[in-house]
Amino acid sequence: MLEKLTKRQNEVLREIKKFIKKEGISPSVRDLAGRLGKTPSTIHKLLRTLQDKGHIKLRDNISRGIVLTEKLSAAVMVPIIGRIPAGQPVFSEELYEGYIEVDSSLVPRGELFALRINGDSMVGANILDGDTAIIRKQEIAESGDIVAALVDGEATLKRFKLQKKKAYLCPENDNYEPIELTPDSTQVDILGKLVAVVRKY
Amino acid sequence: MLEKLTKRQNEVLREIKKFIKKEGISPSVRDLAGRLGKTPSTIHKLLRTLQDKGHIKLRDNISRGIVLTEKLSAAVMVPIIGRIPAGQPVFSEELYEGYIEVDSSLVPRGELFALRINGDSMVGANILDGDTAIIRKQEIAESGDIVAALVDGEATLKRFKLQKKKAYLCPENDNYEPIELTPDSTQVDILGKLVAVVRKY
DNA sequence: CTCCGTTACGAACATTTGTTCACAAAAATA
DNA sequence: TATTTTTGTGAACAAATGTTCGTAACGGAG
Repeated sequence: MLEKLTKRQNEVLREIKKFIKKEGISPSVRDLAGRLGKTPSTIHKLLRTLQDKGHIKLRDNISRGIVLTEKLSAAVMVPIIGRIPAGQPVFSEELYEGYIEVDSSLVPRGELFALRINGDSMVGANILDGDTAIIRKQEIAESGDIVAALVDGEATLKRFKLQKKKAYLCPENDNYEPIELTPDSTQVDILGKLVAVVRKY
Repeated sequence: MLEKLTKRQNEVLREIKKFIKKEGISPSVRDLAGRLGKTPSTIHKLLRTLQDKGHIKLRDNISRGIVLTEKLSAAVMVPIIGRIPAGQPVFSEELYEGYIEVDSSLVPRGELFALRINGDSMVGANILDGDTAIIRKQEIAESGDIVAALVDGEATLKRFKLQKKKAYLCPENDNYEPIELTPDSTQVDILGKLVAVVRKY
């Protein structure tokens, strides 16, 4: 991944990033040539090697066709899922209430979605009403994981526990009762595992 | 701000966004013309009106010179401040440990910075060790606010309280003692107010 | 109905821009 | 030192691209 660069190559790469940040579009070969005091052909060759080393992607014969391999932005767009209807397709785009951007260092790879926390059933785990939970989609969970589950057509957060060969979904609040998971429970679906929480004050 | 668009204009704008998302660079007039089954001149005029209405910015005579006014990304880069030395300049770039991107809907306008929570002094407010706190820089606070303060050269989170004309910085944990703020306390500095919390599991 | 903004075409023009080629100096490497 | 890689030039070509102009159909507002 990402071969090392020479001084000049780095200079060009930095200039590309600077240009995009400032202008909002990619630079042309001549833009770079002008800024770095070089000729188009020199820059052109440098861009090729930058591409060979994996730092940029060049669209052949297309103006301003430089695309950065590593995004300038380190954020991930996570769709926020609103109410979930009784039907089957839980993850259709139509259900998206919008997107929240989350720093990529906060979340693992995989399919992600976000849920708005409704109620105080998880205060024991320091998750509050109004928080936004980032979930990684997965059907299986380990004991102790906090998971998002579809219970009676509503998406909620619960702690998943295995005890005496029985599986439970436990709220972290003494005012609520755990739900036992039977092998044939059609009313309950595990949607994913909690990977991050975001709270706004 | 942002005048209303006709059906066609919206179509063009959506196509621009789609293109940028997919290709990483702005579309040319002819790219759009091809996708929408129109001629370059038609698209060209539509782009002008889109510019007039404030949705895009056109770089004259520059290839792929379409720049979106509203960023596709709704994230804000917030610098994470690491250890704070005894010296004065608390907010110099040298102290930045990195950046975290936060959805713009989560934070207000103003200067922001982030602190990594160290210890359990705020568990009572459901803020845990390892959480990242997003702070808006400000010197004054209202009673009840959770603030970031520089206490003995260390940045910590505390709840600010006014009682009987005295000011306190209170941990939300019975194992810790409140700190009284005297008018001439040089050891204590309020850095800002808590606006969001991010937790990684 | 008339006026006007919008949408539309097609052709032509002027720039911008990617790309190539031959050649060479400078720097790193063996 | 010999060899390879990197960096560099200048000119020229071909393609991509923004832009303009004249013309016209369509639909809503008055």
